[in-house]
Amino acid sequence: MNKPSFRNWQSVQTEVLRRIHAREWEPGDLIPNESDLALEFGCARTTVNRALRAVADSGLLDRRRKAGTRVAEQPVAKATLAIAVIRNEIEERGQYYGYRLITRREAIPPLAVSDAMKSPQNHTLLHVRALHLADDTPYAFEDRWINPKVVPEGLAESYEIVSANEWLLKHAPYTHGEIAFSATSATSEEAEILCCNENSALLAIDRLTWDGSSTVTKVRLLFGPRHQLRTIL
Amino acid sequence: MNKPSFRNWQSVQTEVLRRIHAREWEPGDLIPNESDLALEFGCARTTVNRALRAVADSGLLDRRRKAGTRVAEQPVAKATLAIAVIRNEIEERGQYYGYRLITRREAIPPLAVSDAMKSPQNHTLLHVRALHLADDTPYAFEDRWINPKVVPEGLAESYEIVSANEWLLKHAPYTHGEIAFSATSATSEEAEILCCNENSALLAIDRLTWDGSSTVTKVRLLFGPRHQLRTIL
DNA sequence: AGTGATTTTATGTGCATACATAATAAATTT
DNA sequence: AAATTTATTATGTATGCACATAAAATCACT
Repeated sequence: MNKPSFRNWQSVQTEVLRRIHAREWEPGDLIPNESDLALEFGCARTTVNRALRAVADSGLLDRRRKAGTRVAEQPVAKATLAIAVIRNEIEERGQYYGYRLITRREAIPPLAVSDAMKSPQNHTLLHVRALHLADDTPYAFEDRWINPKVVPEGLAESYEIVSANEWLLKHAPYTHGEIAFSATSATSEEAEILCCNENSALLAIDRLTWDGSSTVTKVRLLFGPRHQLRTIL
Repeated sequence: MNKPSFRNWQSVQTEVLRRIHAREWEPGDLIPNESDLALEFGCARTTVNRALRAVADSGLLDRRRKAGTRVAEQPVAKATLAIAVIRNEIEERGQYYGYRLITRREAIPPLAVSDAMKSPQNHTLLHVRALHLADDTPYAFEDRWINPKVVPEGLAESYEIVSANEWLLKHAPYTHGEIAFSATSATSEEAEILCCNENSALLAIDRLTWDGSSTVTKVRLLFGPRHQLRTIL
């Protein structure tokens, strides 16, 4: 009947998670405050704080000053998707990475693009389209618009060897961005590029990247059929 | 020429981010160690540590003991998707939530399902199919298998009023899970349920949930055409 | 009763210090 | 030269303490 001691925040976290999973603390319950837990666990309040903060970050606890800490009623699962450079993504799967530039030109973008990028309607942008391959089979089609006002050095690049995906990440700083996942039917052109049937369902990732108040780049990545983005919860 | 002081970890974080964005610290660069930064910022090392840890969590810094902290070469963007209960998701958009149970029966699942759930092949599971609606239009089709060995109370539920999505989250604890995003073409049945054209490209979320070593539930959520999952980076 | 000021309380954070740990670099041995 | 041991160093974390801050609860006053 020895009370176990919890010397580090990870073990406190584990115990807290155990209690939540075992329903010792049920959804909606107010759990004891940090000082009491520290006393019970035989550690400093700081340590309990660290552990509770970690659990709260994962969405299983709701914490509010003075109100205390309670078990989340409906834990919002937070799926964290790691969006890496496509070359790394492929190489990490143990596959051979291939790259092919399709087109590269300066052009006035369609309204949808200039709007999204908050760029003047008749302003020329750099338009790069390319294909990423894994073991010589089409993996993802990249359709990208780059704002030369923000990344003038981008105009000097051919993107024939290094993809815009990779070049930009290395050379264009950004402060924030947004990303959207959706499904779309392959147009005949997309089908040809990705070597799939027309109207195949494709996973699309649209990303818009900002540096301060100006848009750096807007990209759509279309993945081949049956492509999955996976993560653990 | 006063040296600004950084009294809290957030301001240190902001300054660190600024230096990275401004390329004062370039990708791959080793940054000064915590003690030096603490000295420079006029705060405790603990505070610098907290700030650097936060930045490292976001993927912009790589930290290794003894080796030091360096700016990530290719920052892996971490898109965090909040997967909430569908009802909340819809209500938070300010829409009216509707729910309709389609079928509910105990059945032997197809091989693909029993395999994924690591359930014996001829073992009966609870199969629930339902439709979630937003403002009376189909929003997501839920196709779920529940393991009654793990959640026996689940057999007593009708799922006519409360969706399995919501009921399970409230009543079935889980330790971990995996989630996959993909695109799929609507079958004729799915098209009918979701009121869309056959072969429409649909976004699919597949989730597999575990409690310890047993599978709690496996669910596929099919969203209506043009549905987007968005998040900020 | 209603309104506003005040107290209380739980979390949030900063700091100095100490020690733990991982990984590298240096020294030593084989 | 290779292998092993030892020292060094940067990050990782535990602790006690102090104070900050948000929000609930209470009290005071009209």
